[in-house]
Amino acid sequence: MRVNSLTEENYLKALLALSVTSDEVSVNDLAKHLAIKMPTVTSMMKKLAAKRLVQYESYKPIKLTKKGRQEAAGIVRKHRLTEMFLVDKMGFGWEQVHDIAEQIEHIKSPAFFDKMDELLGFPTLDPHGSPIPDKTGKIEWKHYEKLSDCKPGDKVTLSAVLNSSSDFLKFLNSRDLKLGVNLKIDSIEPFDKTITISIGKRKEVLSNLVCEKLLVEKVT
Amino acid sequence: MRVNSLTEENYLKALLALSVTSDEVSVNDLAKHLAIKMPTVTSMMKKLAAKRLVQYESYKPIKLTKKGRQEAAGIVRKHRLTEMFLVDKMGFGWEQVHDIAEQIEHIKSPAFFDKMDELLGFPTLDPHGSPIPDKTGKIEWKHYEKLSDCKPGDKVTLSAVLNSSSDFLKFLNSRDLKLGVNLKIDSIEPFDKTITISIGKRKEVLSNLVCEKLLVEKVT
DNA sequence: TTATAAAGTTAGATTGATCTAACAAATTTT
DNA sequence: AAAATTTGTTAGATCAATCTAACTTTATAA
Repeated sequence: MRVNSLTEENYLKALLALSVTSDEVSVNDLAKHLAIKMPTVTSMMKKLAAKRLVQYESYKPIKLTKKGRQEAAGIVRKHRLTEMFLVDKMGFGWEQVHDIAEQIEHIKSPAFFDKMDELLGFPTLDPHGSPIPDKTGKIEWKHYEKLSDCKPGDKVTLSAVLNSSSDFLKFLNSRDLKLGVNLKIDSIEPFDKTITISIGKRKEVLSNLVCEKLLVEKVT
Repeated sequence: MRVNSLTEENYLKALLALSVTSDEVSVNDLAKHLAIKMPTVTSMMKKLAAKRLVQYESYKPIKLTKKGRQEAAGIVRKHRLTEMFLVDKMGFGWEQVHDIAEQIEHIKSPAFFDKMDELLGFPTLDPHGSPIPDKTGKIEWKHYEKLSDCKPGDKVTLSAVLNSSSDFLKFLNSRDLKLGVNLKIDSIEPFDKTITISIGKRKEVLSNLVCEKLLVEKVT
């Protein structure tokens, strides 16, 4: 009843990710997120419930317990510390690190991640602007806003991205969109919510799909 | 027929380790080395033979194929690069790195290990003095000798250790025995082959069990 | 050179993680 | 509120990796 399997860890992580909005997660959503079938989820929920990592009753939504949430946060902590290490200490681009961190997050060695943490100077944000959970499992998001929720005329700084996939980040790279750049919202197309922004003198047109993945802070 | 499971990788690594002496390995030895039962080995050998990673026929000893040997060397390469990285770039002691590397060696990301290699300046030896296999799978051991095979009066340099376990290396640490130290063999007890050595002015008594794990080079 | 011991294999069971097919409950639509 | 749809569960199968028990082959020793 002590260590969780790699598979169990992935369920916990998925549950945490899906809990951002509602804190209750459906079997269906979890199955889709993990690309597995619902019966597999049902049986795993029974196992995780027996380990007191989730709250689960037939036909009711799933909730992480405090213990489950902490274990999940521990994995996310390892993931984000790793991403930070790969970028800051090893020279990878932010678009290269997600898949590697996805594997390294399962390494069992507190000393390894403590050392990363120390070498990095105890960072609080990963290369994509997401908060690194602290050792107790607390995860503190800054008060960001989605670019898709901004108004024409707003001046903002790009502070985080909600998708760390290589493809998305390569797209941002191609437009020179990195964390910290300052943007001005020029106009929003009412029909499809496409946004035209200025970055210095350059103009870019970004689809709503993209803007929903970009978190910004207002600058005054 | 492309990727090997973690379990398969561990069989290949074990086969390579056991091949140092004879290049043919018995089911029994492999079972003992992996702390599993013989029938499990038999069935895995059938699988690895189907993947052309080993040569295997009933009641005959097991041999790695060229392909199997290369895959095994690839894992050892990842293991030893990792150990080197942990010591040289992250500040771990040589006694701390084996267990972490044992996990990281299974990470699937050529870029990750290439980056380590580059940051380390393409090292050829790991922190325990073992050669890092090159990318083609070649492993070149220097011409070392076991301390247990030396004669009284020999002056030698400690060049490698044949056991990377934390316990063994802590023992060496406690005696200030690191790679590169110069030793003189003072005497060998005929009864149990215990060796007395001088390190500068200090004297140490080392059991035969320990001396068999220490590889040295003669100094002239 | 036969008897005994050691090494190796086969057969069948177990466990974890997955699946499909069939059924049941809950929700949504008409 | 009945019908249709979606969601969730159960039952039973599969696959990988392991085990034990029983049997066979090979090696060793008397």
